Amino acid sequence: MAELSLPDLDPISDRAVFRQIADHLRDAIERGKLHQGDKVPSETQLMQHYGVARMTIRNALQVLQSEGLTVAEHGRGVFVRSHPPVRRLASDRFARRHREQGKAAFIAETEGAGGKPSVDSIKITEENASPDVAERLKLTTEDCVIVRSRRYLINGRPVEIATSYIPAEIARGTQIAQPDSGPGGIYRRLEEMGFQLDHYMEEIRSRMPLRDEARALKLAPGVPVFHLIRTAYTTEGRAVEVCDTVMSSDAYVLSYELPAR
Amino acid sequence: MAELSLPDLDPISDRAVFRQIADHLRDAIERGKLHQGDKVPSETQLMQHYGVARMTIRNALQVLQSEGLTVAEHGRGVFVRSHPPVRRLASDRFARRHREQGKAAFIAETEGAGGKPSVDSIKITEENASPDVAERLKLTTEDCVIVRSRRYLINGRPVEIATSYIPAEIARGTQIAQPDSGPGGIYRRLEEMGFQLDHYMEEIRSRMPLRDEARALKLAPGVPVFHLIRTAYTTEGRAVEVCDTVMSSDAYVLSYELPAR
DNA sequence: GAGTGGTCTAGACCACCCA
DNA sequence: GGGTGGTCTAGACCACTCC
Repeated sequence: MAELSLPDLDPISDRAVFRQIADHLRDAIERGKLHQGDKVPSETQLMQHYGVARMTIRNALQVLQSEGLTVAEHGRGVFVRSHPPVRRLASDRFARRHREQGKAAFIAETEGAGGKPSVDSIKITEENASPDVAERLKLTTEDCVIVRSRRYLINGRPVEIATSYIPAEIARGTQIAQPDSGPGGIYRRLEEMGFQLDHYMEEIRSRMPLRDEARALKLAPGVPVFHLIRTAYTTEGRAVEVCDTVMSSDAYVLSYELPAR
Repeated sequence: MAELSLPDLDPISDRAVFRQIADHLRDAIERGKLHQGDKVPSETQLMQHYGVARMTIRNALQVLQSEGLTVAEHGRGVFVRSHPPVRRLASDRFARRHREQGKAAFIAETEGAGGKPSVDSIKITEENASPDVAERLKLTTEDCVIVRSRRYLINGRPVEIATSYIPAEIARGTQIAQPDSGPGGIYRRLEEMGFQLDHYMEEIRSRMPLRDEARALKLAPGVPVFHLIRTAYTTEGRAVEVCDTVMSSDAYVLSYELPAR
């Protein structure tokens, strides 16, 4: 244990022993006695210090892990989670002027911030619209949509999985239905096709990841995701794309400007 | 067990037994064989079905709980989480026209949606600005701010804790420094004082709650929070308020409009 | 090989809920 | 009082990491 001094258990308290232990460790982290990346005392050390069974220690460590404060590394130890740099998304990120250089938003931004962007798992299909997508695009579930799904990575770390839905009537046979949607991305293609984009609506939820999402984003336990659904509207008010994206919450800060009018 | 049929364990698989069991139950939930509010088979039933020790079952249930899929109720059982109705926050929610009726945004909106809003734990202090708040308000940490903290509830359920910081130079001695900030809330007061509001910037993060936040919001395990920081700017570009709020993620859907320009 | 966390067993007693 | 989950013990064996 050496460096880190932990209090003893309070024999009076009716707070469960494993919670008391979790409290001590959480305190040490919040007070900065344990820093990002520091190793938490091993299970054996904690057992000896508190004089309790291993399961009790493991329960305590489990609490911290599900709070997103620590990560366990098999064979190495338990460490205070270190937070990787975040990507800040501004509310003008899809403004036209950012499309002109011929790069899709993600690529341009990531390079601008000195990171190495990549995209993989690109899959394109044509399907019937789901009820939710149909409603957002003002279609019926009889109508077909082009479905573009892909995963975004920064410096090899997956940060976002996204699925776009575009009415097949618009996109079928165009470059939008190709894996490489070309310079400027699909918003640029839509504008070339005469769909003048006016604004987007974004809906944001936060929740714990599903199993597949946790795997695709290589999420540590205790890391929630943003679930963002964006709909793109033309100047005529027509919805031409729905983009459903799931983002690692510790890779992003979203930022928006609101009118006070 | 009666209604719910669960698969057997795969003796070949090297996936841990408790994970296989968690997978089976997760599947049942995702496929709709278990609905919101349904009781998951008891630990005893699961032990018998799978022929494993109780800790193994508890580990499996723990996985689901930390994924936010279930909640355990002491003495009653484990239940599939039911999601309460959410409050949708539109990006024009702080527009001036919504302030004119004399109600603060939260009250007006909640009543509009047929809910019973309340506010408690109102505390007002005057403190030195923290480095973060100082930076956002373009003050120094020598400067003082009025700190208004409160908790918002809908139908008695806590959904949001908020802390506003207003430069003391502006707010000291005014109604903004009183527990009841008066009709229309502090944004209305600021405008009456000649600070014409122009726009707000909101920064959104998502993470697991700290211990105190989980308690104040009565969060079930496995429910993340939105952490939203809003700064209000006048037409002269001066930052006059920072509002730091933590919201239960299963009570809110945030919604924003972005320009395509 | 020594030390770490990962999984699992087989008990025990307690606190809570409901009939 | 019977069933439920909450806590805790005292072992066991395994897999991974690092020296």
